[in-house]
Amino acid sequence: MPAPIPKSKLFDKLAPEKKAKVYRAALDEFAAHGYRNASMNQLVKSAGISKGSLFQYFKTKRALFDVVVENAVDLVKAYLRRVRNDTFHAPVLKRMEKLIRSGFKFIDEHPLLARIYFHLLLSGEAPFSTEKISLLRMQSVQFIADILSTARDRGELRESIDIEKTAFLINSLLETLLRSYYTEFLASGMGLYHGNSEQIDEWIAATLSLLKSGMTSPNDGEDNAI
Amino acid sequence: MPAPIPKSKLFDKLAPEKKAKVYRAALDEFAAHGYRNASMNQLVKSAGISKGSLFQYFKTKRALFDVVVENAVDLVKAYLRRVRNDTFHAPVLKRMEKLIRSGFKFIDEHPLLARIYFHLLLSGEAPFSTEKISLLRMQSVQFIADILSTARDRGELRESIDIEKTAFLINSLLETLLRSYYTEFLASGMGLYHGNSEQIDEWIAATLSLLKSGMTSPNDGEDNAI
DNA sequence: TTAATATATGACCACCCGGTCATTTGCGTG
DNA sequence: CACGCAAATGACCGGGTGGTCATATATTAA
Repeated sequence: MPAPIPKSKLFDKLAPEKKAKVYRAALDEFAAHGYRNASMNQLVKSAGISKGSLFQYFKTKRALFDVVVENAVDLVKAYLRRVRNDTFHAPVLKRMEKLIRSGFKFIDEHPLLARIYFHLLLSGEAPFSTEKISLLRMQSVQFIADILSTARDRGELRESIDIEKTAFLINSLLETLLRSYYTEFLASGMGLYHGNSEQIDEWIAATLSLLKSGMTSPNDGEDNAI
Repeated sequence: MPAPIPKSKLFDKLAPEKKAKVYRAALDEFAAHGYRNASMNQLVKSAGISKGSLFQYFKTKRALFDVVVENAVDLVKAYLRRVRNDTFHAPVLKRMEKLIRSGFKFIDEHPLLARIYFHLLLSGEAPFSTEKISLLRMQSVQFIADILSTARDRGELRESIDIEKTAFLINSLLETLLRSYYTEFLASGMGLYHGNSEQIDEWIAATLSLLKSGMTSPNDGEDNAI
């Protein structure tokens, strides 16, 4: 279940514990500093191997990072797949709740990968093709859009909903919640950062309630938006 | 109205055009690369001055950045103040709309400052006290919370709304919209990046509609959230 | 045991960084 | 013109980067 990664034949032949130490050091370094500011020298030091060896396992810093990211992406996909399958017949809000909870669970179980994944998504760091990152992001938006689409067919949604845009907005809420869960300064003092399960429940409730009914009082007739 | 910045006595005494060239170069560099990866060497080259001079104007890279950020923050505050004053008596959704439009306007009028401001907010880059950034962010959330609070007193909101959390969520939507407006890969193909005013209107409408009434159909009785 | 091969190593490379400072330049004044 | 001072300059510093490669060390085969 921890299960490191292939893609480097030499690296794969390593003794498992050495392999794990190197992989762990890479996770630590990238999670702490992102791609650009991660240091191969530091990584080598904390892995306890020589620089020459590391560059025999991975030709470039980028190649190592790609392997790590590929792992993270695969894991995220697995979490999403599970949500899709487990909740297919549930009402849309329940599905959203499961999606959010799945995100928190992912962070709890893979905090370093989560940092790396979200950093990649948010940073816009130079050496990554916009296409690749864009694809990554749209994949998550599309996942939400599919759920919304299904819900509309079931008559659960307002007719006037713009599914694509709404999915994008919901995705942004999701990303913010998750990011705040593992990042200190984002929602300081609001109980989201490393929050206990009670606090998290409150946040999920507030989010779902906003998604469900919006914020205005029911009898607020005027339609003066735009 | 362009109005550069004080804080460095030597820099202030410069001939206005030279001053402007240096300031502009700083904006370009920080906007393109953020704080950490901005290069003073590059800055100096594009400003057409010597490195020694730059470091006489500003003791450190950080001091220069602080001046730039201070400017950006002051400008943002001015935009927010204007929204608050101009819309005080408007209904809450109208106020939200004005807030969003004001954000787009800020980006149109100060694209480089916008990049720097949002980069600072999002990056979590090392050399900035979490407190300072956190304050910056909470100030924007608090602005929204104030509007919500006023609206609740006027009976515009559902009773069950959690104002603090909702303000935080709305702020996250706002940040995403604005970020996608000036960042290519965030909402690729959805018409938000450098969108024309018609596309922007659609996004604002979708956002306000979600905020107003949520996404579920009115007669979806079951309350199975959480 | 010896020879051949696969892996590990860290000194080294070119290049970049933020920052310094002895020196030169330009200018206002007597 | 000559002086003195403020401002401009860029070579230079220590330290960091990703990446290389000749050499040393294990491992395996004969």
